[in-house]
Amino acid sequence: MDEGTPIQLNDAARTASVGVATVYRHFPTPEALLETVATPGFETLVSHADQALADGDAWTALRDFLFAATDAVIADVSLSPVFAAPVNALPHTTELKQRLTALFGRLLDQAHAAGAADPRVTQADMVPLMCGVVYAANVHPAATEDRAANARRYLVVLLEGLRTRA
Amino acid sequence: MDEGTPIQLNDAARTASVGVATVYRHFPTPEALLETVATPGFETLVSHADQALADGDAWTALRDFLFAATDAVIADVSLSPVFAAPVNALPHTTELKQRLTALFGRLLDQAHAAGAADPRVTQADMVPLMCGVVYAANVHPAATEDRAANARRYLVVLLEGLRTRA
Amino acid sequence: MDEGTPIQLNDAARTASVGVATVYRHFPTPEALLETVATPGFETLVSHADQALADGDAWTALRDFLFAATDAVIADVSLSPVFAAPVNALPHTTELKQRLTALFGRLLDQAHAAGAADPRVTQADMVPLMCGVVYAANVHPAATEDRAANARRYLVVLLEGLRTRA
Amino acid sequence: MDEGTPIQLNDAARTASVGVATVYRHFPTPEALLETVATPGFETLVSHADQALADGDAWTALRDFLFAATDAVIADVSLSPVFAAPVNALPHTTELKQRLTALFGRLLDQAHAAGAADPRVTQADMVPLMCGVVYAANVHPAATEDRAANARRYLVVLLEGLRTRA
DNA sequence: TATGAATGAGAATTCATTCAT
DNA sequence: CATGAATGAATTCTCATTCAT
Repeated sequence: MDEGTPIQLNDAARTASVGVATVYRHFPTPEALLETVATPGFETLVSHADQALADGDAWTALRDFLFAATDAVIADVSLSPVFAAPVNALPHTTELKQRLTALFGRLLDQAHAAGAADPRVTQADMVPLMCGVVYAANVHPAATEDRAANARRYLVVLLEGLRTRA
Repeated sequence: MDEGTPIQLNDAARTASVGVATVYRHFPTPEALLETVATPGFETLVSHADQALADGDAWTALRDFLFAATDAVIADVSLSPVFAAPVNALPHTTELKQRLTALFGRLLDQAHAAGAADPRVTQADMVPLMCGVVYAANVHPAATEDRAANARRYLVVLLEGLRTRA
Repeated sequence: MDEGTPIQLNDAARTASVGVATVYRHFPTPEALLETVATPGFETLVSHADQALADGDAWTALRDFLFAATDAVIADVSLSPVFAAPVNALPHTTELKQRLTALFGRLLDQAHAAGAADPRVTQADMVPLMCGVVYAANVHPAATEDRAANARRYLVVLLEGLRTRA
Repeated sequence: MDEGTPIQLNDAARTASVGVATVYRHFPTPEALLETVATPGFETLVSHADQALADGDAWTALRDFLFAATDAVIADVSLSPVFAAPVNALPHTTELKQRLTALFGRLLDQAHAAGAADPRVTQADMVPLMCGVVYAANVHPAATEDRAANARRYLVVLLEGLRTRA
């Protein structure tokens, strides 16, 4: 999966009203800039996942986190490229990504354990599925609110398919 | 939604072992090339949809077409950019896209009429959802077969969520 | 003096609704085309000069020919580049050019002999002066008629300066 | 009137032993480069015209300025294209051109008032006439000195025709 | 002989990166 | 440590000319 439009350090400099070379000093590569930009959003996601784990109901925890995460990825355009980046391409965010994947996995495992989630879906599927939902919501260009609303609708369908029924 | 890596007419010429200007004569713009490349795949999709409509069971028709379409989009990398292109950016494929969307809509309507598909999902959602499934399958780089297999697994989940249960 | 915009054989072909290669067959170089296009106008000029020599009054003959020649050069855009071309660049028109220059010279000599023209102006000056008048008339873009009218006004001034007064 | 050989920014860079993009930074268009190159010559012309206006004799002032201006245009090849450019094609030199035309006009008006210049020739004719003289001197390729000498000879004739005789 | 598609050299232009200030 | 002008490689695109039909 390619990373989409590579970040132009020159443009970043202009946008930030800062010299080009200043940007180069801080972020030797576009990837470094991307990781820096994406890190706060990532940390927020991780802390959301942490909190979700505290939820008493496994299914609710998984569902609510997915809603929150999807919203976040729609809102912060720097997150998608990081998720889509080849492993090890972004060393500084690798650990965050792994932590997030692990938390996602625990949320899913809980749901599995509770008999609430389809056991054919594994931990490794969660991030791709979330990215797919966000991508689907972006296919037709629209205002951010509309994209968020579509993402939620699509997520509702996905969760319906993910949930194990009695 | 951006169109992904823009096609380089120069590279296309080198790849095709043909003069640069030959490519420019035939495809004045990268879009023209993309459309030409994507058209056969599109036509195949349209004919698949046509055939699917003949299926006696509405849900089976929708499901089988989705499997076929997803496989095709995974296999033919020129299709995704066309689906993701802004309306009217690719004039020559606009009509094909509309036909496909319409056929998708009829398959969905049949399923709605048969009480088999969630009425909250509309015709306009089908292409995005299919693209989302393909995107999800591409998030982690993998061999084409693996990607196709993942896409099918994700599609199974999606269809589960889409289907109305008694 | 450069020859101005070089003739584009490709454009010539399109304009003539003829294949590119056909033009290349007939006119291997842009210069060959230019010469072919310019020849009829040149021949007309030469015959005008011939007729002018028959005029009884030396000054009238020179003057009237200059008016006719200036009009012709304004009207036929192919003539200026030929006049401005380096000697020997256009072999096929060289002889015509020389004949015209010689006739110009005889008209001037007659006027000199009649004491009507400034003896400091020589045969070699006539073509450049005529070209200068045409150029001056073309400096400010205008409709062909206006350019012709300006050329005549400028020529009147030039003739006034050229004429020897008693 | 076309602007003659268009300046090639690429060549300019090579000639100046400077990076291509450096030229593009400073002169986004060939016109910008032309204007920059031509401006000093233009300013010199304007100041010559200013000084000429101080001359006590109207005819002498006009004549001497024409000599100076013609010499300058022969010597500085960047001036002709600017004079020949369509109005507004070269925004940065438009004002200089207008100032020069106006000064030319005042010199001519003074000569008209003194009964020294043909009233049929107007302010708008001066620049074209000067350009025509320079063009005539350039028709036959020659060393710069010869071209300057020819231009002066032609200018003498023109001035003779322009001057009103008692 | 006429055709026009193919050619590829070269011109125009952009952009990530470096470096002198 | 910040700056932005300079760089030149890479890319896009044009055009005169050739060549297979």
